[in-house]
Formats: sequence, structure tokens, C-alpha cells
Amino acid sequence: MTQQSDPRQNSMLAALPLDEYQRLAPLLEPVELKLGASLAESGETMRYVYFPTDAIVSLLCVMEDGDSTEIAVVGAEGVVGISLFMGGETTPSRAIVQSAGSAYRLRGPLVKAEFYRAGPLQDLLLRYTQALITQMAQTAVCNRHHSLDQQLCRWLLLSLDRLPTNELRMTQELIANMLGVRREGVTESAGKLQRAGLIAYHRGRITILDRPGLEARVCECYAIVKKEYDRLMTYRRPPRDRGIG
Amino acid sequence: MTQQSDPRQNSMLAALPLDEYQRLAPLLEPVELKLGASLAESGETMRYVYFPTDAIVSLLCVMEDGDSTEIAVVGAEGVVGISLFMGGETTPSRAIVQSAGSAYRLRGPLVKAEFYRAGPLQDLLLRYTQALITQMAQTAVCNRHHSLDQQLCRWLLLSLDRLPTNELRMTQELIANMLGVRREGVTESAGKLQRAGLIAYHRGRITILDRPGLEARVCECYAIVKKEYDRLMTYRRPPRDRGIG
DNA sequence: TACTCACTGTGCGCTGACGAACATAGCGTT
DNA sequence: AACGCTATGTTCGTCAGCGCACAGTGAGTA
Repeated sequence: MTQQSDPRQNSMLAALPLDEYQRLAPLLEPVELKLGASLAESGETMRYVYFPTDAIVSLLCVMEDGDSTEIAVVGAEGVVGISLFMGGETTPSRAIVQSAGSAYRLRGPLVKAEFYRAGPLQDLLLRYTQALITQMAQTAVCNRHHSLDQQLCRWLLLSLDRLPTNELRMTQELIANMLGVRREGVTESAGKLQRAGLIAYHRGRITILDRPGLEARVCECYAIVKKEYDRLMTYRRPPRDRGIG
Repeated sequence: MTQQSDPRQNSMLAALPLDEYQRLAPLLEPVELKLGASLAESGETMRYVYFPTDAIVSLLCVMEDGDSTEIAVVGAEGVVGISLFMGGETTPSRAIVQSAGSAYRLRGPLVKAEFYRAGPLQDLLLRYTQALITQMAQTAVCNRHHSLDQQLCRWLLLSLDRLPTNELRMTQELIANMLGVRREGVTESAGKLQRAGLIAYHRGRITILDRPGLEARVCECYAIVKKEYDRLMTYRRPPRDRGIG
């Protein structure tokens, strides 16, 4: 039904040395991630780690009263399911597909085995986790200090960075859920962006018309997170001294 | 000038098997952490990992305009400087001593060497990091959805959990910096708690009088974080299949 | 004793976001 | 063509938190 994407569209898999990748490749299972699908529920043990190739996944914290907030977003640059190799097996947050697409998944025990080889994949996973931490921290600050207008810009740019096109399928209602704000608030902020000619949207389809314009309006949080991803994920670490006796 | 605390007051060090601990012990340098001291600055390479024994350290995100927000707090249950073993070396956040006390520190290269032994310390560090991630995520949600009153309760309880006494040396001004709110807001919220008989404060000294009362007022975020720490840090993982060929 | 400074308390007006209610407008179905 | 559903637009009163200004008050110091 859909043609298979190349696993190496995912940056983590692409960054592996060829021999490592070739050992891993037969273990990767292709999966289609449908809009709204859940990859992880609060407190439930995850069975797989997911490497998106062109899907986007939101990590959400859900409160007792149903209110939620997106704490991070994962695309082809990363991986969903860090708790599997960090040791906790579960997290208190949910992982929901925000933009449909493809991914490759790896069974939990296989990920752990690979992780404990202490090779390049471990390096990548840990560095990615640190970048994710930065994203979460910056989200916390942004929630505290910045206006909805700015946060919407940040959210649009973060999504755009993880998308092959400049079109985003997402209703204002859903964006509101992600940001943890009212739908009307998103309508209002999005209206401003539309009137300013930065975006166009129509019944669940958002088209970014002027990316530099968005970047001019966004708060510093966006750049900080992006820069940290670049720094952590492109840097090629020197061969390490394992200190193993 | 101050008597030396036992390194094993720190839960991470205490959780190590005796042989592991004994190898590490001679490498640990005792340090006094003075109120307000900085253990990490944004973007600067950390030289040490710190294991507090009775000090409390705040991890802060600072914005361009000087506004800041605490994204996590670390006491004797944890460690400051995860970026050293996660691979990034630096973080965009600051680490400031919030409550003076003692700690033991370990030079960065030594931490890495220990980490790559892939033994119990690695396990502990990774599990702790996951707990820290939960704390940061929950902070983000709390910033979005909960009132200052509730957040103050959360903050007081988080601090109290990491303190040997029920007295906290901290001005309202500083609390405001931590929470990323106005000083007057803290004055008002703290006034409510004082009038309700839950706390007493006087010029930078806060005494918790009624902990259950605070717990009754705090939002769910506090319990979620605490539960996750308990789950991650007390669970003894089964011997793992390293998958090493 | 008086002075100073840090800490706390209080009172404004302002604004951004909330909650609720309701109006309009596309799209698919019958 | 009529209907229904979903998505978007708008309004209105309320409120928490902001920024500012200033007043009290205790601790330390000269």
C-alpha cells in the first residue's frame, strides 16, 4: 500500500557506521504510523523503540483532568522510546503520532542488547537523549515566559523542521492540545500569522508561506534547542577511552 | 572547618555494591557547596560530576532577558552533571547551589571511564537521568497548567524532601527566581500558606509546620515525580544480557 | 542610638489567557 | 439540494499574574 522508505532517512540510523548498520538492518521492522496512533501510554511497558523516517511523534504529559502538554517532538532526527535503554522501561508520558508517516522499529530487548555493546549506537542514543532533555527544559521555560504567539511559532518551526514539505495537516484544536492552551487562543494567534502572510491554513491544512517571517517572530527557545541538536548530533566524538580493565 | 559527611549519604553512591564503591571512594573529592555557587554555566564544559550529600542544587534555564526558571532540583538522591556521561559535555542550563551543604565530586574523565565499565554505576546514572527527565517534563506541565499557589507547594515539598531539617533558608526573591515568577506573587502565595498555618517564615527562613497540609494543596505533579524517582531508583534490575559478542 | 539595607507586605492598573456561548463556513453524504 | 459534522471565527466577562510604586519591618552595623 505504501512504498517502503529507506531506514537511513532516520538520522540516527544514518549516522551509524556501515558495519553497525548492516548488523542492525535485518532487525528493523517497517511500520506505518497513522495520525493519532499511540506508541506509548503512561506507565505501560514499551515493546519497541521507533525510528521515524518521515513521521512526527509528540511526547505528551497528560494530567488527571485530561489537560495535556507536549513536552517534546520527535521526527526523523531521533527515536521514540528512550526509557527502554535508559533502564526504566516505562515513562509517565504518552507518545502520539502527530504527523502520519513511516518508521522502523526495534524490539526492546534487541535495543538493550545493542545499547550494551557500548558502540556507536549507544553514543548516538545517549547524545540524542541529552538533546531531548534540552528540548524539554526549553519547553518548560517557554511555557512560563513566552506568549502564545511565540509558542505557536516555535511549534510550527519545530514541526516544519521534521517535515519534507511545507504543509502540515493539523487542526487548531489539536495544536491547542499540544501546546496545552485553548483552541480559541490558537485561532487567534494563527489568525495573526495568517493576516501577516506567514502561513495559510484551511480546515486542518497549514501551509507555511514565509519561514523567515516565522523565525523573526519566534522566541529564542527555538534556536537554543535547534543549536543544541546540531551540536550534539553532528559532532563526531573522538575514540573514547573506555577505561575497561 | 566543617566535619566531613559520609559519601554514602548520597543515594547513588550508597546504592553501589561495596566493591564498586570502594574502587570509587579514593577518587571522590569532598567539596563544600556554598549558597549561590555555580556548578555549571550555560555552554561551559563541566569539569566534575557532583554527588550532593546534604546540599541542594537547582538546574536553571536562563533566558536572554535574564528571566530564569528552575527545571529540576537535585539533592542527595542524585547527581549534577549528567552531560558529562551523556556525551555532550555541556548543557544550556545552569546549576546553582540552592541550599548550602556538602558534596563529593568526581573528575569528568573518571566519570566517563566508570560509566563505560557498563557496571552498576552506569545503570544508576542512566536510571537517575530518566527520573530527572520526568521531573523536567512535569515541571513543564506544571508551569502551563497550575497556579502559583500549587507550584509553590510543589517547590517547598521538593526542597523539603532533600533537606535533613524542616527549615529552609531561602528568600521569597530567590524562590521567585526559581519558579520564574514575580517576587510579589511569592509573597502572596506564601502569605496564604502562612495564614493557613502550614509554614512560618521570617526573613529568609522558612519553616514547614504542616507537611500533610502542603501535600493536600499541591498539584499532582509532585506525587508523579516522586513516585517515578522511587520506582526508578529503588528497583534492583535483574542481571542483564549484555549482548556482547 | 541611629542608620542602612535586605526582606516582606500592599495597592494600583494592565494584559494575556481562560471558559462559555454562539456564529459562520466548508466538505461529505444522502 | 438539504443535511450534518467538523473546523474556524468572534464576543464577553473573569481572573491570575505582571510591572510598578511605595510602605513597613527586622537584623546588622557604626
